[in-house]
Amino acid sequence: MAKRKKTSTTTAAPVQTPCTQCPLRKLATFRDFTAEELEFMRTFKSGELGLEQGNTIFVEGTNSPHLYTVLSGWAFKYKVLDNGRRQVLNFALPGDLIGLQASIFDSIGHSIEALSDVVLCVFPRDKLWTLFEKHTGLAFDVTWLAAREESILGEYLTSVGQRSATERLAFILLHLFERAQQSGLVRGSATQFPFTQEHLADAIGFSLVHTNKTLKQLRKTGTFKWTGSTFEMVDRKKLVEIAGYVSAGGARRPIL
Amino acid sequence: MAKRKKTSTTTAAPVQTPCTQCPLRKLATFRDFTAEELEFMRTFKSGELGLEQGNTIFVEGTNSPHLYTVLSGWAFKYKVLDNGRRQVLNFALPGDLIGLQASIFDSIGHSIEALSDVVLCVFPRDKLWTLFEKHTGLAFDVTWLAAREESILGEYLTSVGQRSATERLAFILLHLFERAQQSGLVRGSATQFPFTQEHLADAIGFSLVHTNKTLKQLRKTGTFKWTGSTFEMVDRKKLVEIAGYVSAGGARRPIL
DNA sequence: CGTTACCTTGAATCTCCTCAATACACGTGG
DNA sequence: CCACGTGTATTGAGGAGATTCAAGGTAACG
Repeated sequence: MAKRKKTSTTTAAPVQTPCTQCPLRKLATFRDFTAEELEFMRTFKSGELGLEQGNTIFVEGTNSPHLYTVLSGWAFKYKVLDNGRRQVLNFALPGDLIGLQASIFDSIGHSIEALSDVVLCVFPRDKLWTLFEKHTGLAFDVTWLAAREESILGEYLTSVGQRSATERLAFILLHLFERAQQSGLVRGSATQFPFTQEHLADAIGFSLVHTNKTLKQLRKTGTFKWTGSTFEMVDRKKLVEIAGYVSAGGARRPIL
Repeated sequence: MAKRKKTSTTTAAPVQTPCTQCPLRKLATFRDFTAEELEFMRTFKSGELGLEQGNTIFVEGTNSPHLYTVLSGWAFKYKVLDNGRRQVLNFALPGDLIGLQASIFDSIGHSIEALSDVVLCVFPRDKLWTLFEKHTGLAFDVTWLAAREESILGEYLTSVGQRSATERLAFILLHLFERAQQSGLVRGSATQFPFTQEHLADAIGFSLVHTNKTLKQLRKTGTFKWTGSTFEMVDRKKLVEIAGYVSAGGARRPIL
């Protein structure tokens, strides 16, 4: 990685999208809530937080009175070592839970930054216990999401530990496209990718230069088009072959 | 990695260590149970499973009617790619939960194998829902364990993605020693390490040869002694410096 | 138009991998 | 008791793959 920029903080509004009209719940990937659950979520959600691209949402090692979900936009989780190198652990898309570690442990193990402008739903950490106590289904969802995070990290780790440059890059592109699909961000076969090559490089464990050269090779396969911030999947099947295997991914049953 | 061996299966006894006398609960790293929780665990636990070293406990992509915790011995979680390469994701020590993904999703994302002879506590998957419904504290524990797994994987990923060979090796040795301590396996400053250099190599993402050469260098620092299966920590502080940073780790509140 | 962020490319160097061979401990069968 | 097979550890040599350094190039923004 290289030098990091700092951007101006832009917080935002207190009340807006009622859970009853949450746009995400319409998506096929999300399970239905019962009336009771929906009512609880309405009271659980304490507000919304809007942040501009580049803002830090969590800092590794700190705590927070809040728990968030992503309502719109992208974020990414990362760690920075003493030597300045950065590892991107995972990305957070609409419907994803953010900051669970901070709520469950005394501190969170990674930093989180807004990759694009984002809107987060805010939940008070205090009430997480109530959720577990009174709403078994939602408690199970939280555990589901934690287990899913574990699952994704396992795939990333396997990728970084055992795959070639081309495979890794193909894998992460497939993975990100798939997650964009699950969050309803793909129209036709294209979506917006709000990250730079450097983000990708830090996620797959290569230098920016090598990532760029590998990307050049990969473009020649004609399996996708990626210009500016628009990514278009052209031949998914072939890209899967290049990556070497298909990720599970699967449906989800989130908290919202 | 290289060729893998297959060993004879050896299952075992139905009833043995009552939860009320679980040896692990005495350890400082484990929280106390309430009387109700202890009583529930007693009924939740349906038996024990003894397996010899080398046996497979879970196969990636499959399901299981059971959920396990490790009562004694070591296991490891891994993925194998089409090209035959293996990534070790994490290790499981006494007190660790095994197979949660299989209980929560339709299938588990990694295989698990006994690193030494192990004894597992067996829990029926069916009753996991009851646990969530009736015992908020235990449900929280399960989520805690899932989040901890995520945390560890994040550290491994960062290590594999961003650290040098020496740092990675120092890190994994420190990490494993610390986990052995938390599980009460360290006497004085020494413990048994039931894995081979190949296991380590597959965990840190290097070839066996390079891991061996790096280990040779690292031995020269005199920070530890590792002969046969006995690992002795000599200068932890110095080893931490070599690794480049200290992992969180911390206490735990597990289910047993 | 000058600055900034990001992308692209070439060249030299170094890290890590593969291949290959040897060594040692242990268990088995003759 | 020794020959042999197997699993693990060790070491050297040569080459593939990644890194770093260094320079442009381009598009967006004020």
